[in-house]
Amino acid sequence: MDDNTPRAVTMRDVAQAAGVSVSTVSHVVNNKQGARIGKDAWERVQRAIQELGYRPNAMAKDLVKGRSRFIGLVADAIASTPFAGQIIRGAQDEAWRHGHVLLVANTEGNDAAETEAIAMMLEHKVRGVLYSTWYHRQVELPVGLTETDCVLVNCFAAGGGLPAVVPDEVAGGRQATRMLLAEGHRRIGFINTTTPSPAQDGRLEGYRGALAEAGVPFDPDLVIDAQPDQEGGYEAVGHLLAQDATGVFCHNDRVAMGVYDAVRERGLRVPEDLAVVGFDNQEVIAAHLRPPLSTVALPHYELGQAGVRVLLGLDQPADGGRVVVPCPPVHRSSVSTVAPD
Amino acid sequence: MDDNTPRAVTMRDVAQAAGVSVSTVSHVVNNKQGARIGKDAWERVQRAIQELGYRPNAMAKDLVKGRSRFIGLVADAIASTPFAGQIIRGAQDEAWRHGHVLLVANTEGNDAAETEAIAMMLEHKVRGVLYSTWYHRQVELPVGLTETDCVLVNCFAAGGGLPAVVPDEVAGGRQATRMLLAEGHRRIGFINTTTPSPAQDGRLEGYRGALAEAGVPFDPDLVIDAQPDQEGGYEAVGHLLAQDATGVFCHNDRVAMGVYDAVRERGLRVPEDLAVVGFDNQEVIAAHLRPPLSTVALPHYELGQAGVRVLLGLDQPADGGRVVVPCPPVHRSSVSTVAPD
DNA sequence: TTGAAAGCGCTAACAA
DNA sequence: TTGTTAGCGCTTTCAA
Repeated sequence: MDDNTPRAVTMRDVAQAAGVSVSTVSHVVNNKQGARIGKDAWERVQRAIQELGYRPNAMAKDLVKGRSRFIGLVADAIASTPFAGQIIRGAQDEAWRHGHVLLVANTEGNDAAETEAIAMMLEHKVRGVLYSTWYHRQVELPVGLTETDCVLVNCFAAGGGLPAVVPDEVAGGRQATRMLLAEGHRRIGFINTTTPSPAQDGRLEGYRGALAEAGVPFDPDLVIDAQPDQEGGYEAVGHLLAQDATGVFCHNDRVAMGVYDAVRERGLRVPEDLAVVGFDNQEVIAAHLRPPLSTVALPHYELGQAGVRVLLGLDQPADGGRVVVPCPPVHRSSVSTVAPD
Repeated sequence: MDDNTPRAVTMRDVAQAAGVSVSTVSHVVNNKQGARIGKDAWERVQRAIQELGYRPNAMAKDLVKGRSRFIGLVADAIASTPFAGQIIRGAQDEAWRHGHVLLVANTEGNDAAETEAIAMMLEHKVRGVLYSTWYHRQVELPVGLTETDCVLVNCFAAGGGLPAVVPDEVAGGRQATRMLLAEGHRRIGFINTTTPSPAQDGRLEGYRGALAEAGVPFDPDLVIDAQPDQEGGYEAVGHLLAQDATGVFCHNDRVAMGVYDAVRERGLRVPEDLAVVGFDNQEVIAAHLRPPLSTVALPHYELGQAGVRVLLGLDQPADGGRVVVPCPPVHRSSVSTVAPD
């Protein structure tokens, strides 16, 4: 664009215009406690700032203070899902609240991009970096990350060591199952994923826990592993119906979407013939299925938030270095016909 | 976290360790052309850099060079949709390619947040800012934005003046309609949105254009305005079927999703009984509906990319200050049963 | 209540 | 081929 950069107005310009020294300007700009500035000088400075349209130079400020107010956030999938977006939003809101700004880098899982992103952050002397993934999993730590404070968000590292903020899969699975139990269901199917992951283990554990809690015996025939998407859900329904399931807990909302299709195709209805609850609370899907899907939310926003809190030392991870964030149930209309189950 | 910041290693430390001056170090670090450094000194510097784990300080560098390598991106909805995510990704990739880094701020449409975000960017002396919205519309320019170079992404301002990068709604509408025309359809419904917007006008214009092009008379009864979501699509189907429509172009993918539901409920099938094409190419929906939805893609990634290109002066907007980005058709299986229409 | 001056980590003349 | 030096815009003692 236009390159006639008219040299930004600096503190010196303001000082000159106000007829004071730069240190005086500095004091009023930062509203310094210690130094008491005369009302008169103060006003002249303010006026000069207005008139010249002065903006402090954050880089110069950070340079002298020896630390920046940046927090790096490297994400593996800003694009593919709305999930990363929520993490970013949570992180940003919280960072902002504490006077920090987010430097985000999307790596799409690409190692080179990751290394470059981290180098960039290190060179900007970030306060620390949040390393996040769009689905909960174990990660290999990129080198370079050891050079600064780092907290893992929605993932965790092999050796432990690094603080990690993750969703509570177990409690989430329990919540989902309880929603069905509460409506009187006893034959509750669980379409789990075929992908080994904390979600696979945790949600199953939660499912079993809720069943046990309600005195319902666990029946392995009611648990079926399927591809974690529409196809998987669609195909699992036959089996579950043959097992006399009256309700089903789906590994995620997309699976639930497939279940809806299969149910409809059989001339049956949700929730009358089969009650269903999902997982993730993926807005575009869950809220707009017919009927709207009851589900359990993956707390991405809160994950991002918690990430910066522990990075900034505002929250302490418990022993084990894990901060576990709850997955709240979201009641809509796929479990019971009476408005929000 | 740990606060025993061991004072970062600086260029001076490296110089000392290598037994040379800082300027020598500067030269090798930046691989300066002009200055010829002795092989010996060069190696000693490299070694010192390795051993000390030196990282240049980007802030100091930018400070002396008088300009940062930041590009600001303010978005109104990182969260609600995957759309903003794509814009960010496109912008970031392109910025990165030219040695710039993105400073992103999510404002959720909140004015105060917007002002604060822009102030922050200005203080970081960004090279310029990209102001983007998640759906194509006219915007009021926040004050402050005039203090720096700015390009609008997926939106445009009242007065003109600012360069804007927007999707080609008209060509997109034409593409969508052509997909149906190509399969021999002549009675083609169009479920448009009730919301006044460039999308509403543009897509209709494209629809009419394609019809004219194919010699099919325009029938107002085939165009119906509906709420741009599942509900709207669901409810519009009855009318369209009564008009003997054999194909329908939906204002967006969510509307198409509602159309699917209504069609299924009548015991009919897509595409045999009603061919449908959407708009947006919202991955979670379009790719996973049954059958997968043929649609026209909103080029968010390219919008972000183009945004930084014009900001950096790499691309020149045509007269009128608009850069119009094409919306490519995405062929799946909702228009024709023979694999990808 | 205000100002002078040193210095944050780096680049870029200019000297040597 | 390498070093010296003067800033970049700001904060912060320390003096006045």
